[in-house]
Amino acid sequence: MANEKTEAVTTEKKEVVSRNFIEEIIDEDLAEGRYEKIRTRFPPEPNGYLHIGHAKSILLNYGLAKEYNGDFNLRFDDTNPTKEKIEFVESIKKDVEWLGADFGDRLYFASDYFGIMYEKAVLLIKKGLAYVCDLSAEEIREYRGTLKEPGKNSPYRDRSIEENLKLFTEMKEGVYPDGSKVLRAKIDMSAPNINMRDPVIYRIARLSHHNTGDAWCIYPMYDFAHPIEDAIEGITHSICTLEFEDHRPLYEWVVDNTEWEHPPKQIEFAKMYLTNVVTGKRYIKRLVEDGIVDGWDDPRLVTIAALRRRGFTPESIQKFVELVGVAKADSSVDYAMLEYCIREDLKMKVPRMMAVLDPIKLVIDNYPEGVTEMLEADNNLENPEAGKRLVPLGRELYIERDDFMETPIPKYKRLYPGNEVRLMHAYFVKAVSCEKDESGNVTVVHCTYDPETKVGTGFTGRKVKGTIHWVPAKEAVTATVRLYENLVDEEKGVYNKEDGSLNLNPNSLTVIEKAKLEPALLDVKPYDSFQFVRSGYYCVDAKDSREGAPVFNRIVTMKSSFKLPK
RNA sequence: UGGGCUAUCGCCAAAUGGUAAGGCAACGGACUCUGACUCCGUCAUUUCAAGGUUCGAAUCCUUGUAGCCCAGCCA
Repeated sequence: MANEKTEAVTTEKKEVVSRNFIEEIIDEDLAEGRYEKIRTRFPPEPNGYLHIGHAKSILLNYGLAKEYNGDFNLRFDDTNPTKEKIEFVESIKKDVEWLGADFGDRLYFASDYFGIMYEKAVLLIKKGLAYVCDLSAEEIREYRGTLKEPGKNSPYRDRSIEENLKLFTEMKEGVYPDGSKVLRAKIDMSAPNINMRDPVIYRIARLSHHNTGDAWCIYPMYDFAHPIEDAIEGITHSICTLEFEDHRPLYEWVVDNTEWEHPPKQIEFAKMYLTNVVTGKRYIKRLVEDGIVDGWDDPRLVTIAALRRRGFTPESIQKFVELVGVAKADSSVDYAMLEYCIREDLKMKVPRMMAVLDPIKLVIDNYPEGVTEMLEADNNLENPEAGKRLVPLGRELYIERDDFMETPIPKYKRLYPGNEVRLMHAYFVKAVSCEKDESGNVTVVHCTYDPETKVGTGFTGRKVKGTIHWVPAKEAVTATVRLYENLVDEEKGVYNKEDGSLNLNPNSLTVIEKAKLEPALLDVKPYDSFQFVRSGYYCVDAKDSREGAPVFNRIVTMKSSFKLPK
C-alpha cells in the first residue's frame, strides 16, 4: 500500500508544453545552417538586485542553451559607470548561480571589450558611417525632431573622415571636456524610427569605472555596445525584452557595418509582471532607499535574494517560469501561480511539523500528572523517506485558538464541548468544558482522552471527523515567526493611478514572538524549511536566526480553503 | 496614415485553413492522521469588433477598436 501511494505521487504529471516561438526561430536557423552551436547570454547591468522578472530571462536563455547543447554566458553590461557597483555584480553572480543557470567559466564584462568597441567605432568612421558632433545634448534633442516630425541633419554631419578620425582620437585622449562632443552613427535623420536618427554611440564622461578604473574617458552607448558584445562572444540569439524591438534595426545596422562572420540575431519577448507585488527595479530601489523595507532581501520583495531568504527554492522558480511560458503579449501573472509552485515543490521534501501560532491551553483531565510519553510521528506522511521523530505528550498541551469553539458554527469539525477529535500523532480527545477570563476569552480547554485510540495501535472502533495539531506545554519551544502578506494592497492594486505612488499594505508583516513549536524545531539550521501543519510553509531565516533562537519566515500559506468555512 | 508591437476563459497560454490543448484560480463530489494533499467532475458553440473569401476561419482579406513601447550623451 505504502509503495503504491509513493509511486502514485512521484509519477510526473503529464503536461503539454509546446515549443515557443523562439525555439522555432532557432530550429530554422539550425536547419538552414546559419549557426552550428547555439549560444545565449544574460546581460544585466549591475545597477541593482535581480528580481523574479529577471529569473524568466535567465532561465529562458539558460534553458535554450542547455536544450540545444550550446553555451550560456553571463555578461555584465557595464558601459555606464554612474549607476554600476561591485556590490551588484556580486549579488547578480550569486543569484544567477543559485537559480541553477550554470555559466561555468563563461563570465564576461562588456567593459573588457572597450578596446574592440573603440576600434569598431574607428572602422565606422573610416567607412564614412560615423561622425563627431559638437551639438549640445539639448541641441541634439531639438535636431532629432519629434515622434511625428522628421529630424534635421547636424551641421557637423559632413565632416571629413580625416577630421572625424582626428577628433575621435582626441576625444579618447581627453582633449575635450565632458559632454562637449559625441560620436554619432550616420544613418537617417528622417527615419520614422527615432532610434535610427543618427544615434549617439560614444560620449565623453570622466568617470571611474568599477572594472577599467580611469583608463577611459569615453564610453560607448548601449545601442552600439550591445551588438558588438554579442558578436564578440559569438552569441547566436540575443534574447531581450519587447521594449528593444524598435532598436533591432539599429542592432542589425551595427552588426552589419562592424563586420562579423557570424552575426548574432536579436529576438524579443514580453516582460512578465506579477499581480500585487512590486516588480520593476526602480520601484524596488525606492522601497529600499526610503527604508520601507529593510534591504534588497526583505522577504516581502520579489528580488531573488528576498525569495531565497524567505525560503523559495530554485526549483520552484524554475517551475514557475516554465508554467508562465514565453510570448509577446504583455502579461501579468497571478501571484497564486507562484504560490502554487512553491507549495508543489516543498510538499514532498519538507517535514510536516506541529506549531501553534495562537495558543490556548488544553488539559487532558484523565491523563496522569507528571507523565510524559514519547510518541513516534512521521515527518511526512506522504513520504516515508522523510523519516520519523519523537514528540513528547503530557497532561497539558497547547492547541490553536481556532481549533476550539464553545458554541460551534455549522459544520465545525474541530473541538467543542462533547465533540471528539484526533490529536495528530496521538489520541482521540473529547472536550468537556472551558475556562474563560473576565473578558470572556477562552483560556483553558478541558478534555478527556481515550487510551485505546492511540495512533499506531490499529484502533478502528470509531471515527472522528476532525484532527487537530498540538504541542506539549512543558517541552514546547517558543519562537519568533514572521508572517508575510503581499507588500502591495490587493484591493487598490500596485500603483496609484492618480499620482503614480505605490499602494502599500500596512499589514504586510506580522511578527508572532511567542509561537509554540514542538521541541524538534529548536534544532534547525538556516534555510531549513518545514510545513507547519495547516498554517503553511516556513523557512528558518538565515540572517536573523541565532543559536537556540530560530526565526521562521512564512514562505506561503496553505490554500484558503484550509481555513474555517464562513 | 509618425514608427513598432500585441489582442484566445478571472490569470498565464497552445492551436500555423480542418471544426478552441494545458496550467493557475474557482466551483461540486470522493478520500483523509487536519477542512491541506490526492483522486474524480464542472468551467470559451467561440478567439477585440464588424464585414468579406472559403465546403470549412482564432488562423486569410478589409475596415475599425483597445492596450503597450519609442523623442537619454540610461540600459
